[in-house]
Amino acid sequence: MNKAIKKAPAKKEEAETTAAKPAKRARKPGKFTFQSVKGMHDILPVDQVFWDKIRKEVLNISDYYGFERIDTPAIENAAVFEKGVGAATDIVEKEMFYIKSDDKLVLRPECTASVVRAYLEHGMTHLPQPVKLYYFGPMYRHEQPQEGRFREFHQVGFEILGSESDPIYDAQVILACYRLLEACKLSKLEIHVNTIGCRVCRPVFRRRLLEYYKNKPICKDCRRRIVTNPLRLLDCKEEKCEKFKKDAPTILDSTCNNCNTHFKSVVEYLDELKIPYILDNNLVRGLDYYSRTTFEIFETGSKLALAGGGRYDYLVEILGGKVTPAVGAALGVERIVSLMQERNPEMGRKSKVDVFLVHIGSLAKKKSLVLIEELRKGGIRVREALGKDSMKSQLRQADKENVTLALIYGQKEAFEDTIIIRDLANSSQETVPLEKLVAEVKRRLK
RNA sequence: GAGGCAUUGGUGUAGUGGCAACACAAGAGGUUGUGGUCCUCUUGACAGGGGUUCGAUUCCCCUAUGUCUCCCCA
Repeated sequence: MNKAIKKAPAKKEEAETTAAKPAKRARKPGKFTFQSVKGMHDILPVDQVFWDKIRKEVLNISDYYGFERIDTPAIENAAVFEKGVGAATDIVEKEMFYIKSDDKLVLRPECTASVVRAYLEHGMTHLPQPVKLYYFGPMYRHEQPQEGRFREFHQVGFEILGSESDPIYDAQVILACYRLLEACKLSKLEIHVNTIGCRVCRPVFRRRLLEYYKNKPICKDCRRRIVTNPLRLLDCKEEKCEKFKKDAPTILDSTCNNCNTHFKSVVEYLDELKIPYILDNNLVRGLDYYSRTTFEIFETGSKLALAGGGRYDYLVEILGGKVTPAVGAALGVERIVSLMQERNPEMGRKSKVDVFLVHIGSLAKKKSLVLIEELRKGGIRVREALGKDSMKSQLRQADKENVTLALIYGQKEAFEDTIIIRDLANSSQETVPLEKLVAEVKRRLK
């Protein structure tokens, strides 16, 4: 990701008045420049190479594992998330962009709830199950922007809905994320996995956790969490809370047999796939809809998760459907792009272009657009600087664009229906008839 | 939502209570229709507003944005 371009903020400014003080210094008129709104970024041409790469790999992976694309609107009813993600979560409590309208609408803060909404709305429950979907699009969270964390950001997500709560799908979702990151040439990946139990055993664990922490001198945030979301106690990074974690009851001691078996299977599938993972009993995720498996993928040493997800067996029901197990995950595109740029900057180089058309004189210029069409039909990638009439600046640009051949088309050539092909690497050139141009260029490019 | 630090051309950096410098990038040239290296020239900035001051890019305050810590997440 490039650094955000700094510009003067758009400020209203009074019209220059000469009355108050005589200007001792010549002042420039006020600037009315805009900048992108806080936490939102332009994706510039120089970054697009990396985005294209990710999109390409997403297409590959999803095709390979049988995920079909779904796009849902960026705007949803607030209730989709209030109910789906959970009213007590940070996302819903303080991070949603509400839209000014008669209805209670928000910019989506995540996409799983939207996908489930669409799954129910379009009767996908009647399709052969499971339904495997993926999405790629912008999400919006009103939080404090920082590196790797924006108010508008993009997620790729994989969702598998409507099968039995079969652990093999948990493994497949993890696998898809892992392979996608690998395909983006990121190595040193760490998969953290955990289970947070189901409706039956999670309350048991919560009680034991409460019991354990009841008289401990924990930080004030944890005092609050103990009421709102006790599982998050395990997430706390405060020193005074850290030391209690060691002896805290672990979820694995509390999980019911079904959940144990489920988790064990997930892990076995991962073993079978030979993808490395780390059991992380403290991995609890902030969204209410998760059950059983949770996971996050990091680059080793980084605190920012590249991907995160888990099973959400109750979400379909919460949003008004029948109990329908499901599992899914999302990847943060900006975070991936940022790492790709760091690790493989050479990926950002422009691909070499075949030819550059240099025109001289008005006749040649006039015929240039048609000539470019011919080249395009011949499958030859061509660059030009039609607006520049000086030959020198055209050739200079050809050099900067890193092209292989320059085609020099002047007054004489335009009359004779010929053109000069110049090899920019060794400065040799020859004149060929126009009708042989495409064939000759192709021959030389081989 | 709380706190710390930062902000100088397109980019990366100097610098100063009194003409803001350098490199790269960009543009135009270096005489006939030939690029790279080289040379010349040009464009272009003190984030915005207010205060102190004879004078503020520099000191102070506010705002905006970035960044870090917390919170949380992708």
